[in-house]
Amino acid sequence: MNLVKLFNQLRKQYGSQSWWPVVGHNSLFEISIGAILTQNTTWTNVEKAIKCLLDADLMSPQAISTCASGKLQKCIRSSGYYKQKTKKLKIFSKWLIKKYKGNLRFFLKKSLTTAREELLSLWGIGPETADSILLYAGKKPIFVIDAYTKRLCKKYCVEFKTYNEYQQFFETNLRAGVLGWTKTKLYNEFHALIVRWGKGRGYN
DNA sequence: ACCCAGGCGCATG
DNA sequence: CATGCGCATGGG
Repeated sequence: MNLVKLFNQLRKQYGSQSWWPVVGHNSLFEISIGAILTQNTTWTNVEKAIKCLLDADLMSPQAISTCASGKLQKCIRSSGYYKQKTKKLKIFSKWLIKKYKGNLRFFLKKSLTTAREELLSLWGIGPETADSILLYAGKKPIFVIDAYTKRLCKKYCVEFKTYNEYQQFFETNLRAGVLGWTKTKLYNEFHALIVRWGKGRGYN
């Protein structure tokens, strides 16, 4: 099945998603922190962690970069790999403060390619996390590939080896103008639908 | 008592 | 380049 058909099918089945799961106010920073915390874990576990960060007044680059690691670890414990993720949050926050005055909007003025490379250069941020930040916080036109995407693609379209191959496949087959959507909206909605699909049915 | 989740970094062959 | 492993909690 081609991707546009698949998109329409999912939309028919699940309706409009228009996504990033809301926990607090969904600031750009909160979305980015969520993207890091959700690495290889379920969103419900992440949601608890984000609520704790909000309650503890830790949802800011300043707070995260300066607070005691133990305090942060305790707060995000439910998201799993909490020691590694504490380190990741601190590195991300310190980078943001040092290079962009703690403001993601300054960072997001950069071109997509440059911004992506810069995120990837940070310890703890790989392709999926970088692309989630760029698409969902930055509203940049980049398609996020995750485990669900690969599963869905394998089942209905084709199978590839690498992250980049999947991403190329989606981006070249969903050119701007398809369905009259902007790329950003289309990528956002499609990926959200894929996650909805993945959660909905155990696997296979 | 297993199995897995919206990954990533690092060590090997 | 491509596997394999550790990281860790919480829900089925």
